[in-house]
Amino acid sequence: MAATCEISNVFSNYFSTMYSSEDPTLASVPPAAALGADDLALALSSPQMPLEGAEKASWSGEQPQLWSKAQVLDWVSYQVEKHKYDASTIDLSRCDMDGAALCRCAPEELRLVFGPLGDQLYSQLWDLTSSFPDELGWIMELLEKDSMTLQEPLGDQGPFEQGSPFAQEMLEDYRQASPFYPGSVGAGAPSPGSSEVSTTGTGTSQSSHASDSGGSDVDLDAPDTKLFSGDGLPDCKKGDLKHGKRKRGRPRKLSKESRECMESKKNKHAPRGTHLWEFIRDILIHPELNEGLMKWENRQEGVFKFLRSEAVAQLWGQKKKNSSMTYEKLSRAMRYYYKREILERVDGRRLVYKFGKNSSGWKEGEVAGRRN
DNA sequence: GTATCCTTTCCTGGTT
DNA sequence: AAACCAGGAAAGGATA
Repeated sequence: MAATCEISNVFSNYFSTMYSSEDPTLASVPPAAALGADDLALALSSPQMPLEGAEKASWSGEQPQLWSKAQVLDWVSYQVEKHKYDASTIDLSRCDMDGAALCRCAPEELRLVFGPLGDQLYSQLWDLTSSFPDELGWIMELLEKDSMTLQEPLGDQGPFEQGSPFAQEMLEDYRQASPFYPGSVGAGAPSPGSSEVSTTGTGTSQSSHASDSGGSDVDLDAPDTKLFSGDGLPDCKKGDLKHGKRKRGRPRKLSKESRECMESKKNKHAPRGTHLWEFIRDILIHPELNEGLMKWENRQEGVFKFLRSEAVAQLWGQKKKNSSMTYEKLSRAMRYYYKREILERVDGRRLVYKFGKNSSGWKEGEVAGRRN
């Protein structure tokens, strides 16, 4: 299926963009096969420090299961350095394994090979492997879901000044994949599985014709009531939303039946998600993906603006498997960041926020272009 | 089991 | 009038 290829493309492109923000050194890694014991020792004695330096390590953008031997070695050397571990005690002859093999190792095995460092390695590895699926799962889901339903090319999409063909390609994929892309609303009916978002809930995302002032939700109007209408989910949520007043605060969770209704759609594990501000940041630092959703007002200062607030909220809701997310709610969460100085207030400007001193990863220095 | 963090949900009231 | 902003209150879910 061609779509699948494209999806993989998008995925890998996005993936590497997302997780190797500072031009990785993939190319610089010698083939593992070419490494001898001396090389191993050398590698261990001069590790790459992926997180602080100008460059990221070869392993940093990939799932551990997919690491080559060289990448495994690279990662081990990084851990050695990080934990100030004496590499001379490591049984180098047993380090010769690829990521898949590494992931199969039990903690005892790692301890056997790496000594006390083995436990650290095991837990780090666990963190790495468990972080990957979720980080991109949401976008993969979007891509996969919509790849099944995308048919007709979308009409004119408005002006996009994407420089590179690469960007164009990505953009095209995203355009087709995302219901939030300008012009894409209603382009495809939801696939049977795309039940995550509905317009039930508090219903603030109804039709609205935003004015040109960068108003939100230009295209989250009528058609997407259909787009997210669904397959039972709405009923799950109606619950206590009766007219009249209700108690303050978050209502109790769904009834048993409702839960069952939800659970059939849930992943077994509810993996650790990124925080909202990170989600926002990630959209911002990937122009190919955020086109039309948000924009930088002042990149240096970290000032940004929601262009399609409800669309972003829906996307966030989709990521959190919350069908009733709205900009109203999202913005409340955003406002909590003021106190923690993850965001700073921007007075008098609607839909405009600014990253605060406790945020990170959005500065141009931190996000070196992988695409150059 | 408990505490804490990070939202999520709802609300009132104010501003654009 | 609608959309947005501000922030209190209470609750849920995940994690430490």
